[in-house]
Amino acid sequence: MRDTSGVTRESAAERHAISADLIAVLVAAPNGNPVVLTVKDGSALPSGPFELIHRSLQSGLRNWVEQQTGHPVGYIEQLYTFADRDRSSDEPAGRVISISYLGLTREEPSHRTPPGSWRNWYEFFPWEDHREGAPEIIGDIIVPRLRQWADEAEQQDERQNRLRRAAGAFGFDDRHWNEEMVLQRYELLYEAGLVEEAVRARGAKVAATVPGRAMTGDHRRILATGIGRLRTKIKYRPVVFELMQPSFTLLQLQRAVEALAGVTVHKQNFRRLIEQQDLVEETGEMSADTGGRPAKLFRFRHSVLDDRPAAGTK
Amino acid sequence: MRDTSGVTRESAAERHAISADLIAVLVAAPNGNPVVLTVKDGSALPSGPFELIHRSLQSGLRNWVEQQTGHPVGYIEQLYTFADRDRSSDEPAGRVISISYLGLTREEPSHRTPPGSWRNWYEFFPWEDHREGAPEIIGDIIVPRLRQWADEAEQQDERQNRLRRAAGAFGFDDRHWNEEMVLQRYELLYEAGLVEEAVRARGAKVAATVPGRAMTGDHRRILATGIGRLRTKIKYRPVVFELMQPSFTLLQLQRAVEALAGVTVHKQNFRRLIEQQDLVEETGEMSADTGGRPAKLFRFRHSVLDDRPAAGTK
DNA sequence: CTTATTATACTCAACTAGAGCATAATAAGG
DNA sequence: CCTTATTATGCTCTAGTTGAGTATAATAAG
Repeated sequence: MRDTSGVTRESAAERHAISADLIAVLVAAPNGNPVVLTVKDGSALPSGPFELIHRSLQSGLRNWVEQQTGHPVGYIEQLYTFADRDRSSDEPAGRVISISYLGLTREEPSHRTPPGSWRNWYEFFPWEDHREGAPEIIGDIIVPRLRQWADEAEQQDERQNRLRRAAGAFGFDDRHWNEEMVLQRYELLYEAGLVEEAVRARGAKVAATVPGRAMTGDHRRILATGIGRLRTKIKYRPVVFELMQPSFTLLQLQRAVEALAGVTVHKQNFRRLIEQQDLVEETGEMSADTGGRPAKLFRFRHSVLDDRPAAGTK
Repeated sequence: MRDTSGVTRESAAERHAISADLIAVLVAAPNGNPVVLTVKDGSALPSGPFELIHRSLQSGLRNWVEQQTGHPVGYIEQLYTFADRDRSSDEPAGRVISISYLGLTREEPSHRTPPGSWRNWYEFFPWEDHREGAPEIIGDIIVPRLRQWADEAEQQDERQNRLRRAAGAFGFDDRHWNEEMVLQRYELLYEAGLVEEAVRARGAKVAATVPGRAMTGDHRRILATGIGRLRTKIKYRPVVFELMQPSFTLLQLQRAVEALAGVTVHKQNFRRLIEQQDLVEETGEMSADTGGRPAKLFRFRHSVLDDRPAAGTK
């Protein structure tokens, strides 16, 4: 605390041996497909240096994302800032501060984003998609390996502790699956040495990793943070609409929510919730291509935002 | 996005014209008094440069807070990172990135913190304390001035919009008071030119400001962010316990929650909630100095943290 | 005209949250 | 001792919310 202590400031040179990077988790959900913008053949999140020209961090991010994708970003939210020493091994002299953001965009790909840039995010987290029940890799691969990892602990306490954490995160041993714990699950796997990033960082231990595409540095951790945040947010803020076309059927809306949350919801209750909260209004048109009875088309009631405490889509 | 675009990196010199500051909102609640650690006679939050020695941002913060206060910080959470150009007018050449944290500590002041360092946070936000009903300044001063501000808008739309936002934030015109909207309220007052910081930044407009102590730069905004975050958090995570002594009565616990939230809660329901969630266990001892019937003493059940999804004190 | 598929309306039971009533246990003042 | 004030603690009632199911409507495909 420079204000209370007698600690002197470091020299300007030392103080300035710092740079900042902006990292984006940019999400879209065309036809209920949860996708994230990637670079380098899906192995990294888009990132760029924070430049002096930018008015603020957020406007800097917004600028270059829109420049790159050609689409407006509706909703932007800061995720996390870190500067861990072991994360930025590429710049031993100075220090990189990484500031990550979550952004939601309505449109998918334009000609400006090379094909393959948008990836279904469950490629990176195959254990997170429970829309058709718990994925088999959880029971077949993840749980056994986590049990093994728990057994490897020296202390009895620690064994139980590991097991409890694993069961809580992955919902086994009569615990429930909580779709919001994306980050905790990833970190648990990391700690257990079951993801490639952990093997990479700790060298040695070429333990058999669990399925799921790895990313550069800790980009996959950042992605996990973004997905987790989004899954929490949709329950109390109407952010899904940032991902929807101007008009949509209630089922399309539901599919988008399910894509993000990775779980299915009770159709009738979903509709009840959306309607009783006045989140949408009918456009008057109908959609014929439902494959069954035609559905009413709705639009988001933008005015709810300045209305009541505003709910989400729990 | 340096990875997708052809944009070249700036020179190292330019890239490094950046420094980082850590700012702390450090909270305690001795006998149900919500206090925050300040410096410079209550006009600023403690802050310090991020140094290259620090292992990470969080450990850097933890280090110097514990060094300064002499007390361990239980819970630390990142608040927000910003680098707005107009906020750091003191360093026109480079750019300061400010990373703010919320920290909770159990003990109050030690010999290491000068007296007067800990301030009741309602000195800064007198309109936020509704424990004895809505403060008079809201009806007497704030609402009338906000109405006036709304009237000053050129467009009819904008007038209504301002009024709606003000009513939603401050809970008038049959809207309910929502204690979590601390930041929104501060920002509304700022926008309306009713806090000293706004007058300072925009020069001119020596409009009569509203009561409440101002702070340096946007420290008061950061404090508002911290209080708001804490008020949200206590509802779903048992963080209050970080502020309590090892053993406490349920009323003491309730008073702490009320101090933070700025509203009172129904005593019986509060107890029901705490107990049915197994957040606490009896120590077996009783407290005699309650002024009435003696109360059982409780301690926090630390194990709940790895128990169930873990609830808070809503 | 039957089957599959989706849309939409309604019901019911379990649980949660807000509010109040009642009683217990102490201290202080007569 | 007895009354009053104060806090602790147990219990009930009601309204609202949530999860899950039933029933019916409207379309396309065969």
